[in-house]
Amino acid sequence: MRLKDLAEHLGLSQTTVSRALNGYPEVNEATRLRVAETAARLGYRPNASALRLATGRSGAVGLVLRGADELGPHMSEFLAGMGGRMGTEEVDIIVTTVDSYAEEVAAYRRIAASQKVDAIVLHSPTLRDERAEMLLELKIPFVLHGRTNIGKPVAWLDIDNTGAVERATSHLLDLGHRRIVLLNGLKGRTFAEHREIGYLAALSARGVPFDPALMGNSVFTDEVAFRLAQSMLELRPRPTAFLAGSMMTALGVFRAIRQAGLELGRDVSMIAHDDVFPYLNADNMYPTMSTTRSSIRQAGMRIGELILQLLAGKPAADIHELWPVELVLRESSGPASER
Amino acid sequence: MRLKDLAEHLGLSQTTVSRALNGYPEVNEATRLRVAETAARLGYRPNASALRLATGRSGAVGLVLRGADELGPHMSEFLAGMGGRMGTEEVDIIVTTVDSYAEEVAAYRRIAASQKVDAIVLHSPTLRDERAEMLLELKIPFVLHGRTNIGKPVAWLDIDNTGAVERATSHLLDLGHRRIVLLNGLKGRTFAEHREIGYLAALSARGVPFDPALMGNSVFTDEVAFRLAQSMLELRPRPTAFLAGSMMTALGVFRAIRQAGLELGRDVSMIAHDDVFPYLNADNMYPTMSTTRSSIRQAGMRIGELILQLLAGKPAADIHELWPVELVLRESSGPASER
DNA sequence: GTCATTATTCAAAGCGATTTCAAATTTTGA
DNA sequence: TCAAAATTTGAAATCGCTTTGAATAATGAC
Repeated sequence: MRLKDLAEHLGLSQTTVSRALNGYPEVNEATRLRVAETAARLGYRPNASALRLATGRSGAVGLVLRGADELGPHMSEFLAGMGGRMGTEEVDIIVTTVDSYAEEVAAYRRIAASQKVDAIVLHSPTLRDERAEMLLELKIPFVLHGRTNIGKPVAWLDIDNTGAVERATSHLLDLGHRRIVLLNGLKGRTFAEHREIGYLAALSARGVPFDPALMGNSVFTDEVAFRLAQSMLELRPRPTAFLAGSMMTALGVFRAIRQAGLELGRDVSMIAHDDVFPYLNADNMYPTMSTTRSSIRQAGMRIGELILQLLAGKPAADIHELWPVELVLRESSGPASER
Repeated sequence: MRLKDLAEHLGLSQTTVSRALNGYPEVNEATRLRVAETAARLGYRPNASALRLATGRSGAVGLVLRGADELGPHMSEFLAGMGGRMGTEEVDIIVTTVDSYAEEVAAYRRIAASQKVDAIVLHSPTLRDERAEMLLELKIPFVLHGRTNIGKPVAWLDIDNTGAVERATSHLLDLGHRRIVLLNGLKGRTFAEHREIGYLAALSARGVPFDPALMGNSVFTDEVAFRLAQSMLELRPRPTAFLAGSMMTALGVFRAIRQAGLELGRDVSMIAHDDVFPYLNADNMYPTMSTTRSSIRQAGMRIGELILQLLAGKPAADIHELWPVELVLRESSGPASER
């Protein structure tokens, strides 16, 4: 069922039918109704490729993910949020997975040259993200999930990682903890650097010296977290509190604490960052987990919205959102045990 | 940079350039080289929309997900696998999220009518899946991840859920367990029904009566699993073993066991189904978790392959794969404690 | 040297929509 | 009543590619 067929069926020209369906003013209201009704009845939908070619807009946004570390639970939550927003606007999401940084760069070039998408969502930036520079150069609109310092106007949405960790650290210091472990993300990633800044700021505000042995940089898996926590718990004096970078990390730390014969919330405290996974609830842990909380699904939804605004012409320089992060205290964080 | 520009630049016709780039035989080897070199140097890539319109193939496969329950960690693993395979063939994946079954059906119709994709991957089927019927009717090629009984030839890949659960159950029975809980997926989903069949078969083979109180049907979240396990542990006589439908489920059960003051692997046994998440490793749990294991990422990769075969013309009726599931015994499963 | 093949190249016709520009019809206003 | 304006419709160009059918150049057989 092509536009041509529909037009013939109606005894009208393609022009008129196209206009009627796209809400142009210069078409008789009666014809418009007739066209709309017939189109709906026959289930007509414009061919996506033809429409894209004619309009020059592809009606899609791109998401390039490094399969190894980026396509985890965080991403599926993000995707769920973003998809929810884009779906209602009939914009679809094209997911490309790559295995390396080189492949990722190549993927962006390919996407740009073939004009597959109208915009891109860029993830997990580093402090000076070359991919962002490249996308600017390629003149392909994008929204950054996170931040980067490339000195050019970039649309972004980020959460206040510095503030979150600073608050969490201060809280633990208030409770008497002095040896606080920070299980952070990979070095170089903006969010990890920001968290580190918050951590150091809180420590120095109380005059507590920074001990590099108490900081770990790794991906957020329970396994790595387990190993790191395990070795850190062997340090003397032993750390009394953990800041876990994600809920997966928290699971690993939890296991290490238990294996060391300690009790979470009494012998050792923990505050974890919670991206709000529906299948892993801080409130339902045992003991319940104190968290710095920020829904990554909501961030995805909002970024979908920002993408639409960007495509509607809003300047990237005007698209900046820094979301505060809640500190939710539950049972896993308590006063430092004296000993 | 359009084909036309490239052609002018080379002093050739679009025809020749197009043919040279697409490997048609009727073009001089010297010109082909010259064209290829220039195209690469100028970074030419055909416009995706134009190419699609001209060829009639969209070069994309669709994935429609109900955001609520389908876009979890399973899906991101699956996506990682599938993306890996599709990426090398320059086929991209279009992800659409929907909130309800009605929306999902509408999404398929829309996708079909607008010819957005060449094929679809269908997920989480029910025993008689209407979506599959619809896709057949719409004549849009698809591969089913799972199985359904609609009596028509459908391409599918599934794991042997029945066999896996039957083996796991039998093993627990061998260890002396008689009250074995099955935490299964939602009623109606094929995989859940298959698992139930395996469970019942194993029980009846040993003459152990089936107790409906020992079966739960729910989504695989740690929270729901926790509640179910908690209430089941209050039954008297108490169940001595759990079959957990996923690793998330296992985490919930684990928590309930601990909260009840019991010890996993001694007082209570558990075998969980492991989809092999890189961030949640059965070997690194404490105690290590006995599992029925099948990598969902590998399934995704293979389904990508099958999609390509389907698009290459292989009949759907010839595309059926049933993957065996390994039973990996670790510390969480042991003899039933007498009492 | 001629003629039939074979190897290369190109002009032009799609693909299915949107959109420009013009034409036909209806309404309006003096 | 009739010209001018407003409304409504349509033919054809366009988007950037592939592909058909024809034209030209090179080769080989006689």
